[in-house]
Amino acid sequence: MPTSTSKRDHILHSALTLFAERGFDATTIPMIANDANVGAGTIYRYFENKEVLVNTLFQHYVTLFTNTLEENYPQDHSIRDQFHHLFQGMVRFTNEHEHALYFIKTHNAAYFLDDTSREHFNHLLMILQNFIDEGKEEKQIRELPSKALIAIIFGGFLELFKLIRAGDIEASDELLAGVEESCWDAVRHPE
Amino acid sequence: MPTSTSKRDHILHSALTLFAERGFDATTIPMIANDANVGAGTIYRYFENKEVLVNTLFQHYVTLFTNTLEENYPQDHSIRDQFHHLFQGMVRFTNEHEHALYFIKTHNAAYFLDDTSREHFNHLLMILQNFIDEGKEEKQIRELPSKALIAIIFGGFLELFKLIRAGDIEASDELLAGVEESCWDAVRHPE
Amino acid sequence: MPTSTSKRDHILHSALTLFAERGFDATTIPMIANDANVGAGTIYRYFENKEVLVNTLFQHYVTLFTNTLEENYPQDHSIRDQFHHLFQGMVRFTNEHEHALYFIKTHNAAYFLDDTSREHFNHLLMILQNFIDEGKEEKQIRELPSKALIAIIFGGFLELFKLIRAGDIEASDELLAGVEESCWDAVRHPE
Amino acid sequence: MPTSTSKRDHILHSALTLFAERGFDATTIPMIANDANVGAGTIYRYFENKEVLVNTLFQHYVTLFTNTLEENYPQDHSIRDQFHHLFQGMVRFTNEHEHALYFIKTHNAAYFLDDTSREHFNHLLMILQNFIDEGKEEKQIRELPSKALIAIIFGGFLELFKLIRAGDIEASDELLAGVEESCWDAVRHPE
DNA sequence: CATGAATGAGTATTCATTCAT
DNA sequence: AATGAATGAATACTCATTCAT
Repeated sequence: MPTSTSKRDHILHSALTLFAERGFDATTIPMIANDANVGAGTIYRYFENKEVLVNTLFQHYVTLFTNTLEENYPQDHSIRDQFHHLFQGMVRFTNEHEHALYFIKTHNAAYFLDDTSREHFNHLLMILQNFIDEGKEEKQIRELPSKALIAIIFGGFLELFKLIRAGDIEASDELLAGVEESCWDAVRHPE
Repeated sequence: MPTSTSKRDHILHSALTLFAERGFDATTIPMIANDANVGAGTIYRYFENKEVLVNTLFQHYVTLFTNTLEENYPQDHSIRDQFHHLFQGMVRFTNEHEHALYFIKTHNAAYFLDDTSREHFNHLLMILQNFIDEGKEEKQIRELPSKALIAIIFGGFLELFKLIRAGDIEASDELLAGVEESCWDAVRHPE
Repeated sequence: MPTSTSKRDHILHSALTLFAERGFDATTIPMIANDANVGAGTIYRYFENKEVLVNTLFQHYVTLFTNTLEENYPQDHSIRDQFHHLFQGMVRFTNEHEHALYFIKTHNAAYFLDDTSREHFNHLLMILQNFIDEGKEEKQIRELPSKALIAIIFGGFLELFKLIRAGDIEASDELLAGVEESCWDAVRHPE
Repeated sequence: MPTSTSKRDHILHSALTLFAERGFDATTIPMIANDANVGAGTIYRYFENKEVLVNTLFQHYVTLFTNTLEENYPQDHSIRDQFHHLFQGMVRFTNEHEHALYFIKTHNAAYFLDDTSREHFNHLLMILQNFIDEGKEEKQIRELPSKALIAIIFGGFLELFKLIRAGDIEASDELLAGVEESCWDAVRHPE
């Protein structure tokens, strides 16, 4: 087993958790090293500096999330089915990577993100935008700017998962189904 | 003209803008002083330290927002009217205090907030919660946890205003009316 | 009554107390201003800066102490009488200017004293030295370097007054007579 | 060679010298770092902050001095022999740790000393006090408050060593014997 | 490769000093 | 003359980064 790969993963995982919980600026390299059970200097074997680390992390999880959404995308199904696929993707991704989506949400406009990170994030937005645009063409989704609709779904969904993570509400299947319905009603074309 | 009051206000305003744009940890006292056109030491004449400054700021704007929502609250009108009042309050507050709501949103769970700040914020949430609870009783609002519904509206709305501030979309009356309708559909009881 | 003179005196008096209690470096100008009931800026009307203030203060009290010792000096009396005069002078000066001698003692080798201050202090030492030298000539005082003997008396006496000021022992006439005898025995020529 | 131990020692040694020469408040961390040939940040690897440093230093040398006085204490010998032991201990300690006793003397009443430091210092005083008390019982030492007698010896002795350090007088064996005799005469019971 | 001790640039904060009122 | 608000240089302390082991 390649130890070094495992170390790199530990570092990334610890960084994700800490960045999500405290934010980039309030997280120190020694904190990450300590949480990952490696020496502080070791982090610099894998990442040139703290900004490279956060960008690597950001790109990694944005890509992972993008893949989750794109995988088995029901292109030929109904808009409502597509929405279900996307929503389920968000739920699954959040379950698999506890802090990832919250980290993405709280850091996607940060001053330290490089061009590549921004491109990755834009690609993610594009998936949602394409869905919205198609939905609007088919008169299934209401006539509002795509970005606004994405903001409403994405914003609401993430704010919700913040509560779930904090333990304020419990993520039962029933709740998730209700939230999906609520979000769908927010974007779908009114009768 | 009371210069000192004006200086305190300049400091608060600059801090609001910078905290909203970069976050508390990434904002230095010299940055604030520079933006407010005062000496770094001057900030300490008005605020004991950086944490007192951010808590003062937080409480100030949460109170202002709370007042905006509570003022002329249409307690005896329909739930839909109450929702309109709240939504309009959010819009008006955001127009009057460009960065305030985003600052509140991004800092309301921060490690440096004191008890008073948390109480103020909880009072704000209570207004929304009361509205939701009444709506659910009247079967006007769907059966989801109140916190979840608040998250969906609040989250979506703020994510949207982030876009408006960034210049990605324009805040026309038409757009706002559409967004209000969208948010309402997200929470209202489905037929 | 010239108010400004009175203000200057208040400043000097407060500075003396605070420098004696906390030391020069741990005493701030606002502390002195506050204690003297004047504005901080006012201190700069009377003293160019903090170092000028401490040097003025030092010279003032060294001069006062010197005068106390020189006044009615019993040049033609016995060495023991001269010693009594000096010891009584120390006691009287300390009673009249509670913190002055301790301030002189704790600051006489400080890095911020200017040449004039050092000269004044040397003049004070000279009085004691002359007494010692005469006493040694007359075989009344033991054969040790004058500076050493001064150190022994001066050091012991001041350490004692530190205790009296701190309230650890009480300055009765009996105690003082005993201490004078003790100090005299330390310097007088042994049979 | 354990570098880290040596670094810690260098820091302590530089701090001792500078605190003795300039006092705690007038000594900056960069001054100490510079004198110890370490980076300013290194000091914080060994001492939590400046106050911890000065307390560590104080306790270290008070303990060392206490040990020097207690070692081989001639409990069953005459009071004069005990005095000789104590005096020799002071001399030896001062020769071995040039600035230590002066540092202790000038900082033993400082506002930044913690309880442990005060306890250590009180223990040191207790040694001297016990000696004085026994001497008074045996009518070998004059009837003055113990604290006063300690002040006279301790004060005089340290004032003297300040002169020796400053190079004003030379510390020959002859001088020290004379000073010991002088100090003894100050405290011993007069015929 | 991995480490963590060491560094010094950068941050929050204090305080001597100035100056408009 | 007197004030105290305002300033910014200086200080204690932190932390990203380096490098000897």
